[in-house]
Amino acid sequence: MNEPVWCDLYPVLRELPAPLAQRFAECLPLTVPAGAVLFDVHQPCQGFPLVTAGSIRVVKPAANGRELPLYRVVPGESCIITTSCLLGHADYNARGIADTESTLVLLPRDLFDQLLDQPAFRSFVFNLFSERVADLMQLVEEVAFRKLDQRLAGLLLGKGHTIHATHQQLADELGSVREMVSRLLKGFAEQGLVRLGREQVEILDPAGLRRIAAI
Amino acid sequence: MNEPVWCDLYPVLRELPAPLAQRFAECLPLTVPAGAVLFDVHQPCQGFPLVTAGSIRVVKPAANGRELPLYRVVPGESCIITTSCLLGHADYNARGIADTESTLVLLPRDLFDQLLDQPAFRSFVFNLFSERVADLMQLVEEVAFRKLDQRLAGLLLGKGHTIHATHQQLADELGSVREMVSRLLKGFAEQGLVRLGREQVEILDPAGLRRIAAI
DNA sequence: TTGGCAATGTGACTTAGGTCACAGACCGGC
DNA sequence: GCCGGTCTGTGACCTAAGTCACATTGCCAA
Repeated sequence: MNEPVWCDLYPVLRELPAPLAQRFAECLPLTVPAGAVLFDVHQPCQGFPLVTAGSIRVVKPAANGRELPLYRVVPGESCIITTSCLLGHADYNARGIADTESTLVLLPRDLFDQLLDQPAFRSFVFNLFSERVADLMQLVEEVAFRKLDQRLAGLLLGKGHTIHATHQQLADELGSVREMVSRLLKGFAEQGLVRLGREQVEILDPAGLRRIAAI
Repeated sequence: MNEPVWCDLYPVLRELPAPLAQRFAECLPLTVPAGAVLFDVHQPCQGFPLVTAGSIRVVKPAANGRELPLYRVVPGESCIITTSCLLGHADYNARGIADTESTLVLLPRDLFDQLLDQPAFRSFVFNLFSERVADLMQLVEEVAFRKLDQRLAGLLLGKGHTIHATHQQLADELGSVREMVSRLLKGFAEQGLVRLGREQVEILDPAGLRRIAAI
C-alpha cells in the first residue's frame, strides 16, 4: 500500500532503503473532511504530514476570532511549521485546517527523524523549508507595511482572469472583514479595474491592479 | 588563525575534518563599524556569517523609510535569512546592519555547501534555523494582532528592571514612532507601572505590565 | 553661566481599518 | 410566483496609529 500516488507526489520516497520504505508503507493514510482541525496552537506535534489530496490551510488565530492565513500545504509540499516544531521539539504555534476533504499520511516523529538521516529526504525537507521561509518573510512585509487595497489587488492578480469567490472568502484570505473588501472592490470597479458579479470578480485591467498592488 | 574564539562560540567547528578546517582557517575575519550595512534587499547572498563580536540587526525596510526589526545575529548564532537564501538560491529579502562594531567571518557559499555535508554542522545550522522560524511566527502574530501598548509592555519586560534607552530607540525596536512610545509610556507611568527618567525607564510593577502585554 | 542640542511632552489633525445596523439584491426550491 | 437564505451595498461611527508642529526640559561643554 501507499505506493503509487505517494511516490509520484513525493519522488524522494522512491529512494528509501528497504526497511524505511517498509515502515512508511505501514503508515495508514487517513482522509479528513473539509474543516477538520488537524493541529492547533499549543498542541504537541504528532508527526510530519505528507498530503496526496486536498489542501491544509495553516492559520494564525487572533484573540478576536479572526484568522490570518499563513500558507497552504498541498500535495507534494511540506509543512514548515511542523518541520520547525519537530526539529525544535516545540509545540505548534498555529492551526492547521483541512481546506477541502484531504488525504494524508502522518509520519510519526521517530520515523521522520530516521528519514532525515537520508540525504535525499533531508534535502527535500530543507529545500522546501527554506523556500517557505522566504514566503513567511513576504507575509511579515504584507501585514506590517502594505495597505489593504494593495493586498487585495495582489490577491486578485494571483487568481487568474475571473475569480469565483464571495467577498467574505476574499476577506478571510486577507485576515480582514467583508465590508472592507466590498468597499475596496467597489472602488476598483469605479476605476474600471474590475467588473463585479455575484460571487465573481472579473479582472479588466491587470496592469492597473498591479500598479495598485505596487509589487 | 581563526582558532580560539571561533571554536568557543561555534563548537561545531572543532569537529571538522582537516581539509575543511584548513579552508575555514583561511577565511579572514572582518570587523565592521556600527551602522555598516552587511546585506540588503534584492542583493545576492555572498556567504554565511559567523559572528564573534558585536551584533547584526536584521530588518525589513518599509517604503516610508521605517524599518521593522526581525531578529539579531549575536555571537554563536546563525542568520536564518542567509540560510534560507543560500539553500534556496534566492536574493536577500531583508537588510542586515551592524548594531555595534562587529567581527565576523563570511563563509563563502561553496564552503558553506561543503560544511552542510558534515552532520555536526548541518544539525547546528538546522536546529537554529527551526528555532528562529518559531520566533518569526511570533513576529507575524505581533504585527498582525497585538496593539502597540501590548508590544511595548512586552518589550520593556524583556529588558530587565531598568531600561536605558531613548523613546526613539524603543520606537525603532517596535517599528513605530517616538510620539506613540512617549504617550504610551506616560500612560504606563500614570498607572504606576513604570517610573520615567531621561533615557531611562524603571519598571515598578512587572505583573501589571505583564497583564497589559497579555502574553 | 549659558547656549545649544538632544530628549521629551503634548495638542490638533489625518488616515486606515474595523464595527454595527440595516437595506437590497439574487437565487434556488417549493 | 414567493419565500427562505445567502450575498452585497452602504452610511454612521469608533479606534489605533501616525503625522505635524511646537513647547519644554535637562545636560554638558565652552
